This record gives sequence, C-alpha cells and structure tokens, in this order.
Amino acid sequence: MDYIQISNYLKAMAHPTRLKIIIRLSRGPQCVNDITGLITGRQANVSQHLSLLRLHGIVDCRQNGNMKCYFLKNPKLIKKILTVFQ
Amino acid sequence: MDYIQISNYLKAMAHPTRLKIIIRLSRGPQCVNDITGLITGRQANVSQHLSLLRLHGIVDCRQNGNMKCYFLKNPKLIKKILTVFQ
DNA sequence: AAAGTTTATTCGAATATTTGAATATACTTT
DNA sequence: AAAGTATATTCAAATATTCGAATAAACTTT
Repeated sequence: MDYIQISNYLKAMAHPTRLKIIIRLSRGPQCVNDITGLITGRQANVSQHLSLLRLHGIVDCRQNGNMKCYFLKNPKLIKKILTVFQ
Repeated sequence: MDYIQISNYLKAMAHPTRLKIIIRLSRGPQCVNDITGLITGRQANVSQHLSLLRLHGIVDCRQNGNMKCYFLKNPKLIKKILTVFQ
C-alpha cells in the first residue's frame, strides 16, 4: 500500500459518522437499522456512508433475510488503528 | 480521545501531501525546504499543510537559524499507525 | 398482490477543503 | 542597510464532500 492508497483509506475512516460506524462494527456485525440507531441522522445518509466504506474496502455486507448485515472486512487492521488512540 | 477527536486527527493525516510529509518525518526531523523537495507543489502550499498538521498536534517545529525544523509530536503513535498498513 | 419493512440511489444545495497567486515576515550574509 | 534565503499568511477560485429530500428497490408478511 503506497501513501496514496493509505491516505484514501484514512480519509474514508476520517468522518465522525463513519468512524462511529467503524467503532461499532469493531465489536461485531450490525444491520443498517441498528447502525442508524447510533447516528443522529437519517437512514439514507447512513446508507451513503456505508456504501462509501464498502467502496473503500473497509466494510462488506451480506444479505440476511430482509436486512443487510455489515461487518469489517479487515477487523484486525481496524482494531490496531483504534487501539493506538486509547 | 473520543471518536470526534480521532476522526479529526485521521482527517488531518488523510491527505496525500500531508501523509507524505508525515511518512518523511517518521524517519527524522526535516526543514521546510527539504520537505518541499519531496512534494510536487509549491513551498507556500507545503507551509499550508505543515501549519494544518501543527494545528492538529501532529507535528511541531523549532527554529534553526534561518530554517524551521519540523518533527512529529508523537512519533510512536504515528509509527504504529503507519506499520499497520505494511 | 397489497402493504409493510429495510436498505439504496440520485440529485442538488450547502459546506468544506485545496490550491495558486501574491505578498509578507524573519533571519543571514554581504 | 540591502540583498538573499527560508518560511508563512491571506484571499479567492476551483474542487470535493456532505446532507436532506425524494424516491426506488428488494424482501416479507398478510
């Protein structure tokens, strides 16, 4: 990963709503509706952030009946970054 | 550090030019002129990025005669983040 | 199949970031 | 003190990001 890719990855993480989502997902998978509950914002906006996170390879999801379950694609990497800030 | 502060810190890092500067400074202090040499851009622009990095507590500097020497304020933290991406 | 849930997409306005240009400041040497 | 070198600041234009509003899509239950 070169510095351009790293900066893209960090930029995707570096939004308060997205980071909040990431922190939540670092404790386990969640569906969109539950994630929306954490955020002061609309479901559509949460979906926008989730699709950006997916585009950058930070999260992925699987259909689960009616719902979609999001999870971190590389939880180890994310957890390492988060623990640096504690 | 809460998620707002963390996202601000990550945002400050998450620009290709600034990350390049940070990576360079992780190997030791450098003056503005040397840093400018790394970047495809003007000295004034490098100064802009450096002052933003300083504002966010990522770097600091000391006057060194004619020149200003920039260095990472928390090199351990930065190095931990960078090694995650290798 | 109609109604209800859950999630995604598109678009435009508001906002934030980035950059170059111009110029200022500060220190050093002559 | 004038000229030279190194760095910083300000402003405006260009660009990118973010969010709400509207609505679409997909699945589930009735």
